[in-house]
Amino acid sequence: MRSRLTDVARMAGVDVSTASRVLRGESTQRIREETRKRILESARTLDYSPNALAQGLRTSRSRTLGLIVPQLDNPVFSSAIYGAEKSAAKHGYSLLIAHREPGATDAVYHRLSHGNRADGLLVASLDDDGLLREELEATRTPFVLLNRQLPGSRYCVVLDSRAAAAIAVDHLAQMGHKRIAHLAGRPGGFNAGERLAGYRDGLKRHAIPFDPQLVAVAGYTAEGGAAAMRGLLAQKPTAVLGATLVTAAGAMAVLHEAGLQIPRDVSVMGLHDAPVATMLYPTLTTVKMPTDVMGELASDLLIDLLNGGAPQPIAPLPPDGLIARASTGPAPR
Amino acid sequence: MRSRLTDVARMAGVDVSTASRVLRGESTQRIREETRKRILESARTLDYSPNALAQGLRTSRSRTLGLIVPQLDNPVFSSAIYGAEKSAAKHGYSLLIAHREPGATDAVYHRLSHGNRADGLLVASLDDDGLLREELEATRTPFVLLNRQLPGSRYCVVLDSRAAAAIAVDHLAQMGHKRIAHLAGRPGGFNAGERLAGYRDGLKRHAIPFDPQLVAVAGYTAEGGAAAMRGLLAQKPTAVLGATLVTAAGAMAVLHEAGLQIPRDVSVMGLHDAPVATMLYPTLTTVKMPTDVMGELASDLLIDLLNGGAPQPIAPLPPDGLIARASTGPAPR
DNA sequence: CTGTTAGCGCGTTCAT
DNA sequence: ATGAACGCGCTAACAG
Repeated sequence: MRSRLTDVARMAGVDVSTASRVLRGESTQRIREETRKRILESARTLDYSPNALAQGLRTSRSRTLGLIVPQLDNPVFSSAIYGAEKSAAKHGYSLLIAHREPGATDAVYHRLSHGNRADGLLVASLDDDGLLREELEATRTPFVLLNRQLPGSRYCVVLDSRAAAAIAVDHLAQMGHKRIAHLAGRPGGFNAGERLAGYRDGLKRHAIPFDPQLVAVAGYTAEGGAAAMRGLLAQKPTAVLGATLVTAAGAMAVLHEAGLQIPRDVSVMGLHDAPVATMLYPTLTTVKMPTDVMGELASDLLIDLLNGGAPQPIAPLPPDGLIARASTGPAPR
Repeated sequence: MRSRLTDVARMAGVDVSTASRVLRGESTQRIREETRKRILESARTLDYSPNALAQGLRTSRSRTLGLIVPQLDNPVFSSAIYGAEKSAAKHGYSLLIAHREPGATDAVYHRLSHGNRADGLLVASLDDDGLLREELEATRTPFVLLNRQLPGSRYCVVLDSRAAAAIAVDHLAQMGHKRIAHLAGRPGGFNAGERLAGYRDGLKRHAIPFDPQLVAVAGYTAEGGAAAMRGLLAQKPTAVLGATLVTAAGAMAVLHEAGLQIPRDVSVMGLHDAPVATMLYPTLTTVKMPTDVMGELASDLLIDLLNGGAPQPIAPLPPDGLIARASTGPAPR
């Protein structure tokens, strides 16, 4: 069977406590170099690795993080998972994953945090409901919010969507665009306000007056993007900024159908970069966001918190920058 | 703090062992209805939930599954994760996730299985290396392979890619296509052979001779799909079947650039369905595969295995069927 | 510098 | 039908 600490100790001719100290690299205690060598040696030949359950029971820390996401097929979250897993592995933590449907009322938090399965929680949510807050507080488990803020919660890691939208507008304005449309997210929802603000920042920077007629609510689906774009067509925009890649794609389909050429007649951009940007036709110019870093920093932050640290809150993560592809070009004259 | 079994027992005025029996619903032992009620009641008011670590240490089963994936930004795997998580939750298991880069040599399996973190492993891999096999055997932990077979491993859950490709060809042939090109995967790799076989099955069924000139290796990237398509253009296919959505998208871009209309001049299809299919222009006709079910069944199977069952191997999962969208139409005359 | 001792919270014999 | 006692594998306080 699996070798235990006892086996290592016996083989090295020492007590388990000594073996334990050596193997966990206790710094305060000094141990004779020779015995340390023997113990390490024994551990290696026995292919010993500590029983995480026993360790956890003893220390009441499972060295496991719980990550809760509302959807898996969203590049933002896959990327965040990637980053979180990287950070967790780096710190010797494991990552438990749980999926929670947007509207669900089931007690995922409870399942993970109660019973010492997870020491802390990384929570991504699309909902705005205060329910989230209540539930989380109720678990009495340290948590860090991913990709959204909640009033009163100190620890969250978000992207600077406002800056991203501004960068996009900047790019378009520099190419001479003046009539830049915006496919906005759900009003009052998920970063939508931030993006709209950034859009306006960008316009202002280039002294382009804000025209509410050029903004349409598109939500977060291709159909939503298409519908919004259809409504916008009459306004004759020369460029369109989608809040997400999905809505940008929906808009592109409508432009194609209307016989408009991208980017000759209309330029299109989307926020966030993902593999799908290279699958569209033409390939989509985007503003890349550090979604993986978001997951990584959130995990780093949570682990710091669990170790008793009092980390500084993390400022919104600035965009990685513009990824210029084929969907944007000079404004038509 | 968190309430323990002791607390529940004390509150109900019974011994911990009795409380334990009741709470775990032990069937063999009979317990007076009244005390059972009292215990359940106490547990509820104390918001008791068992310490998973202690339970695990005692029973040497963590009720946790480890899922290892080679990439997170692949819809096939996100979807499989979704299904696996669903199954795990259904059985009261947790799902540990780990990412293993295709070429990596680091001991992810070891990390998860040693130390009783995970009772069993769900392993998805893109590599063909026999290394995988060796490493897995070395862990001495039950495992189920996801989306690939390995000679000698009884338990794996795969999709019937061959049937999927045949369905696609069927659809195209029924619309009068005779010159159907195939963008193949890496030769000898990841289901590529199966898909090619299915492509040939479909052709044969419609008495269309197989023309090797109409098959090009595209790999699994948009660029690969584009390159393969460029090479195929001279063959004047009227339809193209991509092994994946990504390669299909790459091909579509080339067709657009060549001034060919989809589907008027050339129809395009891809295998696997995913949200991105609705983001392409025109929206892509696909053969939907039960990727989520694959994850779910794999997890069901593994849990059965862990419970001492000797489950039957699972046959390749048949496709969910054709999703007809805008990228396919009658063959040009 | 190292060994002894005492649990962490739970499930499981064995008694009664 | 219920309780007493033990130990899963490990860490940590206290001796020496």
